[in-house]
Amino acid sequence: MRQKEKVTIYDISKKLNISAATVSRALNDSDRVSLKTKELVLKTAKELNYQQNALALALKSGRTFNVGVVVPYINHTFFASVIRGIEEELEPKGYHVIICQTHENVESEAKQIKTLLNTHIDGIFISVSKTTESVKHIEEVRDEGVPLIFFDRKKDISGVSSVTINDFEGAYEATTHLIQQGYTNIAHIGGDHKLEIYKHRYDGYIAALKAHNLPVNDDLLLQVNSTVEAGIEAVKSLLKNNISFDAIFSASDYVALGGMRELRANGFKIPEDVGVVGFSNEPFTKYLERPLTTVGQTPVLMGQIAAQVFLEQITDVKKNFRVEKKVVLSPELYTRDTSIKKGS
Amino acid sequence: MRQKEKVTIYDISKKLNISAATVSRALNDSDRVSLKTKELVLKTAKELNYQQNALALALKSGRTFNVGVVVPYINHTFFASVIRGIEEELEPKGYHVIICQTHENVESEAKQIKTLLNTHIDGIFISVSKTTESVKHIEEVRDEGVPLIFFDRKKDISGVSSVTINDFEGAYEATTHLIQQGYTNIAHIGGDHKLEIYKHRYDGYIAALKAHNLPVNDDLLLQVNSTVEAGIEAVKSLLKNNISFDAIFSASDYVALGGMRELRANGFKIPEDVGVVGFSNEPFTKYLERPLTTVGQTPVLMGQIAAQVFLEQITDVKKNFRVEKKVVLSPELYTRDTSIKKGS
DNA sequence: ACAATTAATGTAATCGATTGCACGAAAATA
DNA sequence: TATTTTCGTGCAATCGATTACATTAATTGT
Repeated sequence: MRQKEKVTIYDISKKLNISAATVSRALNDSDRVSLKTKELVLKTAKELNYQQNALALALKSGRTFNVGVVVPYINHTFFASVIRGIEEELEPKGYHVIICQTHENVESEAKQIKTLLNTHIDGIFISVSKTTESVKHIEEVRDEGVPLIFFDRKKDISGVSSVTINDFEGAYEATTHLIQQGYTNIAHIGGDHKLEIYKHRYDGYIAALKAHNLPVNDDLLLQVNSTVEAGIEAVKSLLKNNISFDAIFSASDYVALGGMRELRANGFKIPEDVGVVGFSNEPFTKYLERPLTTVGQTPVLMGQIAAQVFLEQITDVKKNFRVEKKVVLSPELYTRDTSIKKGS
Repeated sequence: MRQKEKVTIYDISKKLNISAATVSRALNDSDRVSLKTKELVLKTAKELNYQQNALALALKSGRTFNVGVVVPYINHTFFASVIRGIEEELEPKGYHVIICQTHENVESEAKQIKTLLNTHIDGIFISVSKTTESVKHIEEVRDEGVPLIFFDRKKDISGVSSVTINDFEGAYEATTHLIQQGYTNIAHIGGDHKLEIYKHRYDGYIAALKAHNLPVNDDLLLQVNSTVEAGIEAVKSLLKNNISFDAIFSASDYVALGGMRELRANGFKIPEDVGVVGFSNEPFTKYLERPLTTVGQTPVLMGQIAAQVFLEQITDVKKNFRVEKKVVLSPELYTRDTSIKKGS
């Protein structure tokens, strides 16, 4: 069970009594090698089952054909799907995807990036953690000349590209939809505004209310974590404080789910008494007995586009310039049972 | 925005007027360097912000500190969670995880493995695709001396370790639970027996029936893909053929979900008229209005253990022997609403 | 005081592939 | 025929770190 001895260009060169340089050139289809030797080399390479040593190549060329993806959690459907999109786009070009998770922790994020740089990856895709405020570790990547692309959760850093969805638009559409269904007293359970996405969703909600001449009521505005439990607590606090509302626009499907639990536990009917809209189109939302209306983010597409931006960027680098590209995808409202008053 | 010039041991050696060899030894804390120079080197290394070039090291040592994980789909919660487990265990030891997906396609699987080998990873974790029959590409890994570990979906190959769950036990428990709840006419909607896991679940189901002196009725046995749609179709065909049953044990949560949809559409009450148990404990199962009873597989733990087996294996290799280790985890039955007759 | 150790460092090969430069032979040109 | 191109190859350096072996200097023992 010992290691199979790897075949190198030297083995080929010895067998054919030519220099390794010629073998290398032949394998790279250089026009400075005669057709005869080329064929001979290719034939022997196949015979000996020669495999190019990626490490030696990487050491020489500086390119590893590895890219890093940094996300808060890899087993969240959204991120796993983005990764899949990136992988689908880059794999055919010979790249490998190295994944890292930060558990929403900046220090971990900084460390992951550092080791990624050390591994000589050709680029980094990142969705920043909730706790990320300082961006020193990210600027470092840019300053080392390694392509960096933000997706979904970004920070504003000059010279860095990003692929996001239009959270404002998604929130605006979702809220407008509720208004059109006849709901007038719409609560918004959002997330921490330190993350741009939650700020934008909040802004979209406010804009929709104003556009329809509805008042903004501060009592109806909450900020919570993205969990089922937080959703339960949020609705509990609304009910406890006797705040009346006839709909909820949540910035998270999990929060929406928890909220619905608590509403039903208190005898409210959905969507008759209270309409609910979530955000993210998590897989479970459509499997609920009463499928949840939610805003979809096309994560696989997001990954694919991020990968394309990366590929553009590395060709740009060769031409010695770098463009900052900001791609904003359109979200899509999935209108389902929890927000249709007239019933299914 | 040009590349920052990387600091090498030669830069340090020049600055201190010593040889690169000494610098290398100092950095590796060799006892053949004087304390003075050691301190000097360490200090200058910090000053110049020296980072070891992982590529050069890998080329020399043959170890890359990268491992590959091959799964059918990375955005399936189960696989994403296993990957997370592997990552959590190996990241602190300096390893990076490279992920690949096969889309349930053997050719893709073989290709992924080939490129992984070429990237000189230190080990491979794999859950084989549904279509995998020939195992040549897997034996090749073993023959190259690269540690390979199966998880969940394995093949029987001598000299290869695996971490799986006891599917037989899970199915046996699930079926027994249904019997104890008073169901006597239990259908089993399983999967293709080419995958061991489905065969074992089937076996567990049969064993439980026999243990309780219940007859095995071939009409109640189906094999379908693991999708919601397939579940709908499966129940449709049972109803169409007028086959009577009072419970379903499904080898897939998705199939169970589809089945329940179709049952309700035909006026059956769950769990009163028909009890249902799924398999996998997909996140959505507990969020259903009527949470689904299912068999949990502890995927994160599975990943962690697979990683541990890998770590043991590479130390074994140093000692020049290789043990084939088969770890079998115990599944856990999550008893929820869809199988409790007396109701909550 | 001189040989024998020991300690600290340097030299150079190695891992595998690439590539600028040089060299000889054949072909084209004068 | 003499001279210049062109073509195909080989040599050797390079990427950065490691390490067996050689070498020098310092220390010990007798």
